[in-house]
Formats: sequence, structure tokens, C-alpha cells
Amino acid sequence: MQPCAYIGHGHKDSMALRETILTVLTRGKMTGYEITKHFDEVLSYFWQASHQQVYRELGRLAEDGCVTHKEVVQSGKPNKKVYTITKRGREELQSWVREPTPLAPQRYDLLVKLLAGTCVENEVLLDEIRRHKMVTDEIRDNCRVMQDACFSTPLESLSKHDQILYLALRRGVLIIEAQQEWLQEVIDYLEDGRFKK
Amino acid sequence: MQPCAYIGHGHKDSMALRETILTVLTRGKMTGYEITKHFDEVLSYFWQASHQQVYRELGRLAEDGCVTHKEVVQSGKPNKKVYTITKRGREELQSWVREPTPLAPQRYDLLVKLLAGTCVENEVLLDEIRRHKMVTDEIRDNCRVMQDACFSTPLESLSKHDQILYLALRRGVLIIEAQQEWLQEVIDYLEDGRFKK
DNA sequence: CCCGGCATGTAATTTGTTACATGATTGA
DNA sequence: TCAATCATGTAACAAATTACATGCCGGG
Repeated sequence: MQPCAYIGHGHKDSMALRETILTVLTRGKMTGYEITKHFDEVLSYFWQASHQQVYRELGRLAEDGCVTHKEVVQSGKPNKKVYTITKRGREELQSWVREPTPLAPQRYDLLVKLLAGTCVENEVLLDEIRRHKMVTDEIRDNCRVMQDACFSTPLESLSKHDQILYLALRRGVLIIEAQQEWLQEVIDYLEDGRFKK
Repeated sequence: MQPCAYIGHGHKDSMALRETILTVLTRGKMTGYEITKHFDEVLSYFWQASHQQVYRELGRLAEDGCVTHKEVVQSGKPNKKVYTITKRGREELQSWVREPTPLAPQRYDLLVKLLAGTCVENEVLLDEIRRHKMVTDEIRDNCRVMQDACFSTPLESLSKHDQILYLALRRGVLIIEAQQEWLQEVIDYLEDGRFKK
């Protein structure tokens, strides 16, 4: 089998966590906590980051003058730092958007399991694949429900931001459907050693 | 938009590089260099690793007694270490295959770029998306050619190992086609602000 | 009264990337 | 002769994960 070019290992640039945070901040001032919430909610479909990552990156962004923060004293609660993106931050974000992004490398351990699969009974592998299929079923349903529920109004009337979120959801559905088709083919193959396609 | 459950951040276990190397070694004794070659060739479709990672992990595997190595003196070339998987290594691999794998987290910076997109002209974004589409076109063609060329014989007559590689290729094709459909929808959207679906 | 959510972080560890280093062989 | 490939690594750094830590508030 030939090597898969295009997906290289050595990628510099990227560092998209930094730029993702800047992107979130273009929507308005926010605390580290709120940014993290964003990662747990809307952004979770195409980016994940823990609060530790967010705080560290905010520290670096502040050092580099891409964000500023104001400490807000709160009664009862610990103080919070509200971050604002600076002109410099916007410039950095802009030039990141302008320069080409490399394709993301793929790592898929289910395939490694299949390759290693001869060391366990077929049923064990099948169970694992079926489990993945069930989880993917749920995700797909979840995506579809969200498409129907949140975006029942004509798409053109949504804000630009929501239109992008719709596209994110749409991508989720398409990729997951492909993934599911593949999982089903693997199940068929493992069940009777035949290929459907 | 609701959070995407299922794709969590905190994943322990995984550590599939270790297990991928063990899997490769079940096919026969190999040097670190040969394992790296494997990562550059067949495995590149679903796993990538640099030679530095491979050497480091081999060191750890040897420490833990999962592999042994024999130094082979070569004339003209530097000596090489031929690694063999041990009983212990096979056991560890087996229990890894047995325990469930979490779904891989997704990070997709093109979507971040779309979200941040309001800060640049539409044409800049379009160029980037079109570029991605062209690269994906190439990958898809490449996958298809390989399917036709390498697997023209009846699939059932292939070795189990090659059947798995076929499945890997098949997954590549399915996922990439979905990705392409999505990229086309994004292009349509950016070109005239309309949604086709 | 305990638990979960708010809100902030530090520290340790692992994993991945980049750069540096050596030295021989083979083909253009 | 020059570059590429074989073959092996070390070192430094960046990024991601896990665990630890604090302290207040509100609800069951």
C-alpha cells in the first residue's frame, strides 16, 4: 500500500487553540470561565479544550498583548478577570485566517484494533464496533434533532454566527453518516467475512 | 446550541502509539527504522508517528518487558536493533484490544476559520476552502486508484491483514467523500449566501 | 450538611514536534 | 560531487492530559 501523502506529521503553525480563543473573544468580553463554557458547549462540535489550557493560553495572550483583562470584584464569589481582545489580537487572528491551514492528521485507534484483532475472539471486536456504532447513532440523532429544533426558521434569516454553527452541525451529520456506513460494513465483514461493496 | 457529549476531553487510556507499535511487531521482528517506515507507509492512513516517537516508545516498551531486542552488527552500516514482541507485550496488547476505546476528539480549524471569518474578505475564505477541496480531491482519487489497483483480486482471497488495510482505505474514501460534500456546500454558501440543503 | 456549580489557578506527566547529530552507501 | 536514503539516536520545547488545590454559594 502506498503512503498517504498530504497528511504529514510535521506541521508547524496551526496552534489553533490560541486563535480559537481570540475568535470567541471577538464576540465580546469574557472571563476564562465563560470561554471554557463555550468550549464545553457550542464549540465542542469542532474543538475541545480544558479550562487549564484556556487559562494558560489567556496568560500567554496577555503577555503578547493580544488581550487585556480587567479584574472585577464580586461579592461572595472570587474575583473574575474579564478579557477583551486588543487591536493586536485582531490583527494576529486576521493573519492566521489568511494563511493556509494544513490538513489535520488523522488518528483512528479502532483501525489499529482491527489490525491487532487476530489476538482476540471475533466477538470481542464485534462488540466494540457495535458499541461505537450505537454511540455514533446517538450523536447523529442528537445532531439531527438540533438541526430541526434550533434551525427551523429559514437559514438565511439566521445571524452569520448561527449560520456557521449550522454548517458545523451539518458537517457533523455528514461525517457521522459516513462513519456509520463504514462501521456497518465492518460489522458485516466481521459477522460473515464478506464485503458488501 | 447544545453541547456535544460523547466527545469528552479527558480521555485516559488510549496511548495507542504504544499499542500500534506492538501491533506492528506481531507481524514479525523489526527494527525501529522499519517500524517508522511502516508509519510512513501503510499505517499513514490511520496513524502517524515520527521516528523519535517510535524510538522513545520502544525504549519504554523494552523497560517494561513488552519487547526485547537483539543488536545486529552490520558491515558498512551502523548496527541495528531488531525488536521482538514478548509474551508480556502480547498480553498487554490483548487487554488493550479488549477494553473499550473512547471516541476520538475532533479538532477542525477550518470551522474556527469560518467562525472568525468575518474579519477577512469572503474571497480569502473561499480560496482557502477551495484549496482544501482540491487537496481532498487528490486524496480521494489516490484512495480510489489504490482500491482498484491493489485490490482488483476478489477481496475474500486477500490475507486477513490486507483485508483490514482494504477496510482502512474504504473508510478513507467514505469519510473523504462526506468531507467533500460538506466543503462544496460551504463553497456554495460563501459564494451566494445560500444553503443548498 | 453535603454536593454540585461557580471561578480560579498550579504542578506533574505524557505526548508530539522541531532541531541537532553522526556516518556510511547508492544513484544522478 | 551532491543529494538522498539507511539507521540511529539526543535535547529542547510545545501542547495536552490528569491530578491537586481553594473557597464561596445555593438547593435538596
